[in-house]
Amino acid sequence: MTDMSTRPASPTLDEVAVLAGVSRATVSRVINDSPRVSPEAREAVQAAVAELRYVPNRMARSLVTRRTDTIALVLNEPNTQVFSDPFFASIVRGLSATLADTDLNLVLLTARDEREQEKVGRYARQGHVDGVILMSLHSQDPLPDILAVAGVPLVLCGRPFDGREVAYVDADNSGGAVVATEHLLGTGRRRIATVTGPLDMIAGVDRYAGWRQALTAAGVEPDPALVAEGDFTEAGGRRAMEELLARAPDLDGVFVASDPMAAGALRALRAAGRRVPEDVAVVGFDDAAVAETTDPPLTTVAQPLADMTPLLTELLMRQIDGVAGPAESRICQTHLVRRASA
Amino acid sequence: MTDMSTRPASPTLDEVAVLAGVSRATVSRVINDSPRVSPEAREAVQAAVAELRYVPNRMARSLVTRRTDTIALVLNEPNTQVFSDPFFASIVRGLSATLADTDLNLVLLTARDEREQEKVGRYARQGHVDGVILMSLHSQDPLPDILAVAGVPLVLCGRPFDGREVAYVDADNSGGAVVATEHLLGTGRRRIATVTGPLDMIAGVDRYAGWRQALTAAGVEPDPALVAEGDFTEAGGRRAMEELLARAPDLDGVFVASDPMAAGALRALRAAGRRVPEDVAVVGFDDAAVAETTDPPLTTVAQPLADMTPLLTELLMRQIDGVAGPAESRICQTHLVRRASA
DNA sequence: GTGAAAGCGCTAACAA
DNA sequence: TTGTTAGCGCTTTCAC
Repeated sequence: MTDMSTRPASPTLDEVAVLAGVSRATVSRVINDSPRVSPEAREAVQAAVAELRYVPNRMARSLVTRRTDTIALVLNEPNTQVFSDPFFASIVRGLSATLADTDLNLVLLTARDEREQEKVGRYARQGHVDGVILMSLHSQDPLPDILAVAGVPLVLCGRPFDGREVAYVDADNSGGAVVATEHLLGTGRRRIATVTGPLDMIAGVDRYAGWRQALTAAGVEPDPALVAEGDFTEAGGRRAMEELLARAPDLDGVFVASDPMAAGALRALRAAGRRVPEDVAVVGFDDAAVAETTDPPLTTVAQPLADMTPLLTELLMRQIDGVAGPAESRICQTHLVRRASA
Repeated sequence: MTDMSTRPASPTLDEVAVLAGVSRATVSRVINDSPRVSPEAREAVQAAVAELRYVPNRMARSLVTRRTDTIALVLNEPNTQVFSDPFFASIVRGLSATLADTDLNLVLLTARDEREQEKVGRYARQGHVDGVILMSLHSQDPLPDILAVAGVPLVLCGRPFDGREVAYVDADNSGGAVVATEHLLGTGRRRIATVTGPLDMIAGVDRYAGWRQALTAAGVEPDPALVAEGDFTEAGGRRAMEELLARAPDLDGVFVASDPMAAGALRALRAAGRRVPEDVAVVGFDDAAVAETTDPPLTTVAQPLADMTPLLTELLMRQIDGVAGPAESRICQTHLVRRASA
């Protein structure tokens, strides 16, 4: 077991400076794309950098600039199953795509219990990241407070449950549900059920609220028998739909609060011998805005992910740069997508 | 738009020292749990730390210690769908559980294309992390070379395709497949099929090899008609099983290379009117080693995740501490689990 | 356009 | 046990 603790010491700025025949300051200027460098000096430095395979030491740089050029996406969720949530995957993909052209790095942090939340909080406060995008899917979450106290720039992905003063970006969930329900109403349906999301998630609550709102506005009294709570999964959607069919066999339409659940609901409907959409019309809410979901409902409300991810980083950067107003937030419009086969 | 770029300047070690009436060095010692501090000094410092809400500046510390106390789990995978892979989720969960008791942080990095791989490589080389655990599920991956050249400690999660000199931890995939196939052989079956994983993933290749090996050892010639390639998903497993049933209706057993695929295979078998296990016996390979999978096969080979995650961090830490032999690797034993209903 | 010099906040000898 | 001192590698005034 030889002692290998002597890792190939990476070259420093000084060594580059010596090799290039200039001062440290000049090398630094070249590294940082300062315009105040002569072409000759620039070339000499670049050659030296290439020869030495020089990579700036981030710690040294961050110590003085107070920037790490990395932001964290924190996933605050006790359930490991979130990873399989298409919405989560889409956000990750969208964020890294947004940052691909920049020199910002994205790291994912997970926090499954209070200890891990503390750890994430510490990580952020210690200065590892410039800011945090937080996805906390369920109601209670201490992280916003931890980070706020520490003054770490923060944007929530999803409207917070309490009306707290914090920046966030969310889709217009209730608006989307209203549109979906109005679409069903517009085809003459009146016994419109809903398979809700989990009611301890804001997206579940808001979509349910939208369903109620649209019905009420149309003079239809929301019937508790027409409401079944799902869990955003296909299996849960199927179960909820079966429940609804047992409780209210006369339903003629259903707004399903997520696309996987809609796929499950469709299976339940077909298993029960109901025809779709002739007999029962289905509108789903597509978190991932993916067209090629397995067994999709005929019409869906698309989550505006393409709008959300750039906004998340933009709002965060504004805070980091210190040019953000208090708790600047945004709601992105959702829109109905009618499938060809509808 | 007021200028808020003046974030609440966090207190420094000096301020703590002044408040506690000691020197910086003493504060540093207390922070780092040095035993060479008097109880009184320790208390005074701790009080000051609490009062000032002092949090050490990681950049300054790392600059001198050359440690960041964070390791990265890099997910090198073009397909976003990996997130829904139970194996991946289990590894993440296992790693953060392993690190929960330590002061090491875990960050997830994703790399979907060459640009993102470069970015991840840069991130690591710049010194943001002490080491990298790399999950590269498909064959070609430039990251090991990038990191190796830069001297960044690296452990692969999964045996590399080429026989390269690099540390890795993997399950005994071929051994597990052998055990599974032998189990089927032991019940007197001879027409044993297999639903393989993707053959551009090492786990797929190794499990397929184990199936061949067990058959050959038992004097049974592997029949190409009894092989169908799946993609580790339930839908893929169902498709592959249907293919097998069409091609070789006389099969009397099947080794399915993942649990989700096994669930799909079971559905295909039932849809075809086959009885399980009387008619066709099924053994699945359970990557997540989760007992409560939907619709599980009767008998499974369990992936030894509980062994793998501690080993991954252990091997990585040994490299970081410079006490690792060249490319130290480990294979973890898999084992057959017979379900009660079997 | 370039260099000299002063730190950023911390740790780690080395003295005391 | 404690304090003093010298950096870690970089950016950034400020002179030149």
